[in-house]
Amino acid sequence: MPLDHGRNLLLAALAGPTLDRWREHLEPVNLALGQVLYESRSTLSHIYFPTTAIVSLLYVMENGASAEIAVVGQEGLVGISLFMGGESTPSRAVVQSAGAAYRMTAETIKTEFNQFGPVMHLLLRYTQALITQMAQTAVCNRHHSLDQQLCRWLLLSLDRLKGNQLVMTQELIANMLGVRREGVTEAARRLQSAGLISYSRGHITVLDRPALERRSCECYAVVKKEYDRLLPATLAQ
Amino acid sequence: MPLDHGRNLLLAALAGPTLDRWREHLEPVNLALGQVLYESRSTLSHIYFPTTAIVSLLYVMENGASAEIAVVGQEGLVGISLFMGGESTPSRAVVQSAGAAYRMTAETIKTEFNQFGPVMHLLLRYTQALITQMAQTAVCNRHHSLDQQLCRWLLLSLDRLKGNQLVMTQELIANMLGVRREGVTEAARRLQSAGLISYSRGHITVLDRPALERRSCECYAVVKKEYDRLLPATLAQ
DNA sequence: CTTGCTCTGTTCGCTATCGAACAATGCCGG
DNA sequence: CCGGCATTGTTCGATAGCGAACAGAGCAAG
Repeated sequence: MPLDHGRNLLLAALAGPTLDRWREHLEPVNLALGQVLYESRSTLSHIYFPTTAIVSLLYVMENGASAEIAVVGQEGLVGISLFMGGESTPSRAVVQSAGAAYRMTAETIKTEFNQFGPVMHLLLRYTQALITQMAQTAVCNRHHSLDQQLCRWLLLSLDRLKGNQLVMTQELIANMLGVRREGVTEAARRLQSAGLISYSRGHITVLDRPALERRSCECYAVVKKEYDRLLPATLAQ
Repeated sequence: MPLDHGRNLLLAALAGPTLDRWREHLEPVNLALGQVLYESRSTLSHIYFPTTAIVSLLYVMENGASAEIAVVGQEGLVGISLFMGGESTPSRAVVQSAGAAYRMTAETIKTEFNQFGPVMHLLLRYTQALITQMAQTAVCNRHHSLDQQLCRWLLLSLDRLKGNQLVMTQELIANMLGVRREGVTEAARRLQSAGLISYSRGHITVLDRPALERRSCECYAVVKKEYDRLLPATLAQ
């Protein structure tokens, strides 16, 4: 029984027979920080269900600058293009926080998706939640301050981890948010001065989560609410 | 035979038996500028297949400011949440350019999606293309200048219309891009000075499309390429 | 022809973020 | 315990876009 090195909520939401069928196809793997699960425009070999890892969907521009499109943790999966039918996407999937995941071959997931209604409907609802996150990222990039975006990002990451600690340098956060590292330094300093977080050399501790939520833009709440709405049984645990 | 007041490429891509089955369910409608096809978080009653109309998926923030998430024309459909299973989304769909469309009831499209594989696969591939557009919007909002974004937006709109004319005030464009009207005025003036477009009181004529493409950021090309890849038979016509 | 309204043009100071350059700090391996 | 390196701190001027205020210009209806 491979389902014991962490919990993925989509897998957990699958009822008995489906899960029984999947067990032998799910391979537990460890994902290292910075590991690339798939490259832009490459054909995917596996679909990943993170348990303790966090994966960023990242778009890298021609000039090398990047921006995060969405983030995926234990609530989701990496590789929707496999069952959506496109096989690849213009974005890259990078491990943002090392940890564990299950994976399944492209072949298997495609067969499952096409043959079993419950699987399909769950995966599609998840995809819609992911779409919401992408849309909100677009809005946030346009309208909100770096301070607000940092709060949002910390909250999204925190929801996908246990505890209140993030292992994450400011440089890395800057890449995700698509801003300069110096900007993150200043925003983080302001949050630390206000007593919301404390950090040191790649370790961030959230001290006052409610305050972080108040300081964040509405985008975090919109995304959270939509995940809860679309995947209620999955996330309530 | 309702399919004669304009052409929707997804409908056109459906093979004989499906299209025969759909004919009686497709209601031709006219969409007026500014008409709201669905509100944020409301349950959708119909799915829309634009033919000559263009529809913007728009997110409206708590303070009333807005930003376009994606744009849909004859190549697509409005209302993916119906078959994705969520029934609603946090965004609003607004008619950006008046014109015609076909629509189908929520009930019908859900039945079709669940019972007929070819329908499902086409709609999912389209959804993936739409996801690409959303992701690219997020990136573009982060990294590119208003001039570049205006070029991108004009090109995306142009691709969804026949001819080289847009009926579109700068005020409206500003709402879509999520910037000030004055900013659009200045960017448009620069494009006009350079001889790429000419405009007057809500009418924009594109004079030099290749130059517009050169001046645009990479985002336009990425999105276009992905639509072509995911829906080749559909778009090649 | 005139009035009113929509659309576009222009200006001002303001702020957030950028880009670059460099300093300081603390961890880790030898 | 110390050198090297990753990480964070700080500063500078430059710039893009914002917010507000108002002016001109063309169209349409009376």
